Amino acid sequence: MPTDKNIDLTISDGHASAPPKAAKKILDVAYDLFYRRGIRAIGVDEIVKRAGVTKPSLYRSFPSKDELAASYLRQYDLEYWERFDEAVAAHPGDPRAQIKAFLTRIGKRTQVADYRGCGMTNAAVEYPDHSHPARVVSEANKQELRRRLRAMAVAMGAQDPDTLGDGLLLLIEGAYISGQLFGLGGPAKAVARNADLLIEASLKK
Amino acid sequence: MPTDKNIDLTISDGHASAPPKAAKKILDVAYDLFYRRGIRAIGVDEIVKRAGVTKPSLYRSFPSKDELAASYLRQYDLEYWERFDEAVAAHPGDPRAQIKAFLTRIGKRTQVADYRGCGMTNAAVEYPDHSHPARVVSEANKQELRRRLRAMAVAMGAQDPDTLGDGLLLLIEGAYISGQLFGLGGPAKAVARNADLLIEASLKK
DNA sequence: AGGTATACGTACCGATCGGTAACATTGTCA
DNA sequence: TGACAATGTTACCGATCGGTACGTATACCT
Repeated sequence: MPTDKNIDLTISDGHASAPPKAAKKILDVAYDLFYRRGIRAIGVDEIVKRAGVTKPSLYRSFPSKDELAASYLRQYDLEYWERFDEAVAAHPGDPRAQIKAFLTRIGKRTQVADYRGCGMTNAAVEYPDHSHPARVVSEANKQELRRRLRAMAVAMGAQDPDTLGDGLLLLIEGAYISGQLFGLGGPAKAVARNADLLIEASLKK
Repeated sequence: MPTDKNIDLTISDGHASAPPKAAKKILDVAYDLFYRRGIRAIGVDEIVKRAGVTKPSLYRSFPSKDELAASYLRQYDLEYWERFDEAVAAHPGDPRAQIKAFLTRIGKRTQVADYRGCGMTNAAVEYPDHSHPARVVSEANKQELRRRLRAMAVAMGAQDPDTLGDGLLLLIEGAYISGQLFGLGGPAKAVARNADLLIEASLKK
C-alpha cells in the first residue's frame, strides 16, 4: 500500500520538510531487507544498489545506518498499530474478541514459509545495547503493547489484569519467535486458542 | 550441498588424546561474547584477543566462525537440558510441578539487569537462513523442547496435549524475549503464574 | 533565458571483516 | 634426548564495512 501520507523522513535534523524521492525508495528497500534478513546482515551498499540510488543519497536523507534502521522501525511501528487497531475496531466494546482477532491474525501470519517474526523483537535481539537508536524504537513499541494489553485485561474484567496482560504479551512474543523458528505447523498456530484459554481462566468468577 | 572439503578433519571424532587447551579458552570466551552481545556483533579478532590466543589457534580448532558459533550453541544445548532435567528431577512423577519449577527458574533469571534471553532463540533471529550451522543447532534444540513439553502435557492429562504443550512453549519463548526487552519488572516474571493458569484451564475435567 | 538551490553520481577513504601462509617456540612423553 | 604435536608470531589476503569529498546534473523561480 502506498502509505506515503506525511512520512517524516527527516531524522530530527532540524532542516524542514524536504522530501527527496530517493529517500522513500531507500526506506522501502531497507524495510524489506532489514526485516527479512536482519539489520546487521545487510550493508548499506546492498540497500543503495537494490534501491537504484547511490550511497551519498542515502547519507543525505539519513544520518547513519543506525538511524536508517530506526526509521525502518518507526515505519514498522505505524503499520503495527494499524493492524492492531483494525482488530480492535472489528469488535467494538468487546476486548476479548479484539484480542482473539488480533491473535488469530498473528497465528495465521506465522504459518507461511520464511516467516520472520516481529521486526521490533528481532531488532532488539540484534542490538542488546539499550541506547541504540533502533532499540529505542523497539522498546517503546513493546512498552505500548504491554500498556494496551493490560488495559484490555482490565476491560475484560480479569482478576489480576496485569498478570493476564503480561501473559498475553508472552504468548504474542512467543508466537513471533516460534513462528520463525518452527515454520509451518509450529506452535505459533495455537496462540489464539491458548490465549482464549488463559483469558477464560483469568476472569473473575 | 557443500562441495568436497579438501581438508579431512574428522569432526569431534572422539580421539581420546589430549584436547587442545587453547580451544577451550576460545570456546569459553566465544560463549560469553556471543551470548551477551550477539554472534554477528563479535569478530574473531576480539575473541582471540580476549582469550589470549592468536587467530591461527582459533582456526586450528574450528573450521570457521560459523562453526565456532555452532559449537557455542552445542555447549549451550548441554547446559540447557541440564537445567531442564534438574527441574524434572526435583519433582519426580509430577510434570505439572516440573513445569512450574522450570518456569519459576526462567522467570527469576529474566529479572536481572542485562538479561539476554535464550542463546538459541537469539541465534535463530540472527541467522534466518535455515542452513546456517548455528541455526541448525538452534532449531534442533527447539524441536526437542517442543517434544518434551507436549509429552509432559500428555502426562498431565491435558484435554488437548499438543495445544497445551505448544502454549507452554509460547510462554517460555515469550519469557526469553520479553526478559531482554523489558528488563526488571517486565512481563517475564509472570510466566510461571500464567503457565499454571493455562495448565489448570487445559486439564480434563 | 539565467541564476540558484537542491538532488545525484564518481571515486575514494580508513577500518574491520573472516581467513591463511610460513615459520619459530614451547611442552610433553618415550 | 629426540620426536611430535600444540601453540605462538608476524605478516598478509581480498572483500566488505560504514561513511565522505567533491564535482555534475536537474528542477524551480523570477
